[in-house]
Amino acid sequence: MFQIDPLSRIPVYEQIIIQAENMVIHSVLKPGDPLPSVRSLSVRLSINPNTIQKAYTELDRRGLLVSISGKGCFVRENLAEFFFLKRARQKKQFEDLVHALKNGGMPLSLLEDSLHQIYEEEEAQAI
Amino acid sequence: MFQIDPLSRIPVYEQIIIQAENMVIHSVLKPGDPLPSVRSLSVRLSINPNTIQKAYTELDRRGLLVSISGKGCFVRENLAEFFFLKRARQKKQFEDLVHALKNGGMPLSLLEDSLHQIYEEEEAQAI
Amino acid sequence: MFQIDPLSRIPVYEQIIIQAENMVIHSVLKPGDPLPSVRSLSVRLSINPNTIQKAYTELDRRGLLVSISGKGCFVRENLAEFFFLKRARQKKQFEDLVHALKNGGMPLSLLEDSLHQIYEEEEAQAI
Amino acid sequence: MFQIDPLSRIPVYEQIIIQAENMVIHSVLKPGDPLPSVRSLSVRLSINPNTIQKAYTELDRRGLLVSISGKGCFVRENLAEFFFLKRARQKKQFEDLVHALKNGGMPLSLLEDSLHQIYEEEEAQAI
DNA sequence: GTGGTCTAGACCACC
DNA sequence: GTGGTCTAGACCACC
Repeated sequence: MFQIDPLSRIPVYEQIIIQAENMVIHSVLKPGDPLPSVRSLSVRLSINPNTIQKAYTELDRRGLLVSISGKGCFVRENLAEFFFLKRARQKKQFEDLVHALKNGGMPLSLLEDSLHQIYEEEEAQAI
Repeated sequence: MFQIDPLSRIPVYEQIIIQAENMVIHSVLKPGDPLPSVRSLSVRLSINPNTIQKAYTELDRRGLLVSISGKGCFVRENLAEFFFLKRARQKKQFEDLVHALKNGGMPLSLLEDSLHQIYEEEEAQAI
Repeated sequence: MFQIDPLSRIPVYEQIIIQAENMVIHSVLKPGDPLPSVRSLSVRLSINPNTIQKAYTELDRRGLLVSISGKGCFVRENLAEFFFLKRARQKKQFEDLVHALKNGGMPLSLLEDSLHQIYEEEEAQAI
Repeated sequence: MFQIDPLSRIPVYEQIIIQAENMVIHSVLKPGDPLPSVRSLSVRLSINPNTIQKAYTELDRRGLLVSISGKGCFVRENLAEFFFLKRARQKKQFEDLVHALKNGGMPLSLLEDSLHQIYEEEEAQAI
């Protein structure tokens, strides 16, 4: 649970966000579950507490968790808004790229093939 | 031909690269055509010559143009390698995003719908 | 580590590229190792930071290092692509020259002799 | 006889040198044969006479032709020195590259294969 | 005139 | 602190 690559091009706080989201999506973390405290996680990962705090604040804003003062952070009971917003963000990202590729001369058939090939792969890749 | 938005988040040299690529893709620039000289373009766009130079150097590297010292820059006669590499870059970009979206729980059908909708739009966007 | 000859006909940024590549090839620099920061190296070599930056950018592009904004530059963990591309570049260079020499009337046997003589020399040359 | 590509990366005067040398090597021009006059060639190729002169001067220096004042340029009767110097230049070029490739980790066997493959090709390439 | 290299130094985002 | 971008302007080789 939470493994950080300090040399990755992805900022540390984003790695935490991505991993927390994936754990919720794949039900490793369920509604109501507590997240590690900022302090304990910062010690365990040898990371500045501010970085953890930044990730948790963003996850709160995105509707994935609730931060209860003096108690800690917990996965939201009602994740509907989170999934709604996430899907919207993902779709916009996809549409922006497809517009760019179409404009760049990429034929539709190649994208369709790629899409199907990726979705037909077994979920072999770990997080 | 070449319009720069200095307030864009896209670096100026990338704007030049994108526009040059689009002009070649849409045959506004044809093989053998000269590009504006580094100096003349820098004056016209009020941009430092080094920035133009950086864009042209990258376009040379990508196989879109040949830069002949003392003569100028010209669209490559044989653009095969350019189109091959460009397609490979585009495909990798698409696959990386689709992997991420699949991993993030995005259903295939939504991506298919988006894809078809975008490719059925008339080419209304200008360069 | 990194010695520049400012009077050489080889551009400074290329000297840096060549030396970095050689240090990786001869395991003086190993995967994951940090390279000197742009600023520290520019001070030590009395060279403009832009020149170092240009070399590092090219080495990133060639797949020899990863440049992580705000962290530094590190030798790539997976150098497979770097070695693959390097070999391809080397081979093309060799073939182009041999074609020219053959065309210029050079007999095969002379090239074979040269080749073997050079490869039989002990590795006396230092980096 | 003499075809110039003004957009080539190879300077015009070098193109003339290369073509003149190849014509001698392949006996299109034989000892004693006259070369086109500077003026006639400059008109025919639409090139500055200085450029032609520069090429002829260099060919004289290399021992390929003799320039007889008031008469014109002719292929040298005794081409021994020319071929000796040319071979030396070629060999040095080859050795420098092979040293660099060896230093860059290129295995001998790959170079041997390339060499033989190129020399076994039929002379299909035109000048 | 042309592109190629380099310096000196600014400002940005990210940490 | 780090790398990434950009400006202003110099000097070079080649033509």
